[in-house]
Amino acid sequence: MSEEIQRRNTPQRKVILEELCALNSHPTAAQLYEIVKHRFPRISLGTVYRNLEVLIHEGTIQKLDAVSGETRFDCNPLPHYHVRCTTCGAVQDLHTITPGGAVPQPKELEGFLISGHKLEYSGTCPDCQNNGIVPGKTHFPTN
Amino acid sequence: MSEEIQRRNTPQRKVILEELCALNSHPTAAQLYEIVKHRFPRISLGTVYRNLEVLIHEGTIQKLDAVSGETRFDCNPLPHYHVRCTTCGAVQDLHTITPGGAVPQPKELEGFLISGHKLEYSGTCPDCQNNGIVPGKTHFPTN
DNA sequence: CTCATTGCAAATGATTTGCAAGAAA
DNA sequence: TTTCTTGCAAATCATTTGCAATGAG
Repeated sequence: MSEEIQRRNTPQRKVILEELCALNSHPTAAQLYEIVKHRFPRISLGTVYRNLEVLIHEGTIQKLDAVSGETRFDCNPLPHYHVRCTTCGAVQDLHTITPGGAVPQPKELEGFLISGHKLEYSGTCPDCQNNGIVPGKTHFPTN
Repeated sequence: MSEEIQRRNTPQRKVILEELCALNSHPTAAQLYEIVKHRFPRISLGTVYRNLEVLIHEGTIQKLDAVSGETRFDCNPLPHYHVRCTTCGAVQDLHTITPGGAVPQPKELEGFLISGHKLEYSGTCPDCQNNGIVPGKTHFPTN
């Protein structure tokens, strides 16, 4: 059905991943771009977006849902949870709450004053299951 | 500090809320706009966006995080969880999993074939707590 | 050589905003 | 009246894309 594209190991891609992993702040593409520019002055924002997409596709990193228009990227592709500041937008990994446990509703978590939480499952809906679409198989541009 | 604006009860606002609540599909602003247009042919997309913002601000509805660029709106402002289809993007309320319980990792939920889940807490980060900002108090344009 | 990838600029698409006219209270 | 709201159009902002040039394998 779909041929896997032959990926090349470009210095841009390497640096983007390195800088993302050096951070624990789950930056936006634009923030990461500013940082990568220090090492790669001529790199473009488009290249950053394209490489983040490639890294997501190969399962190296993950993308967090956009709150107030900004998508954030996480260099850890494994399932884990987050806290987000409703004031400044900062996003941080949670170490005390991990998949498999209960959902506590604490007043405080890793220094954050907690006001709420969101839990969202993802999967394939009944309609899409009946359309012969491979579950979990999402489209990815081959070019 | 901030005066609450005096809100008016416009027919547009009423219809937008009515149609949102008549749906259980958590529509995007554009989808809701198409529906509301049947009753209000001259309404504009901007009016839909502005009213959704007002309704969120007064706590009548809530906004879901944007996945693939589309923010969705939920006429139920109370905490509850969702399932999202990774294929068609449909979002549905979860009735079987509710706040306070454990986080199960089932293969199937309300007909959806489950592949993953996301849990995200929100609150005020340590830095913002030290800036004298009222927790949970977010900016809202007064006009 | 090949063709994936880049930089650049233009194009999209969602959401926001300025403004003058309209309408709740 | 007062001033919140609307419709419309233009503006913004994040993200994507077309394309010719570049460079990894």
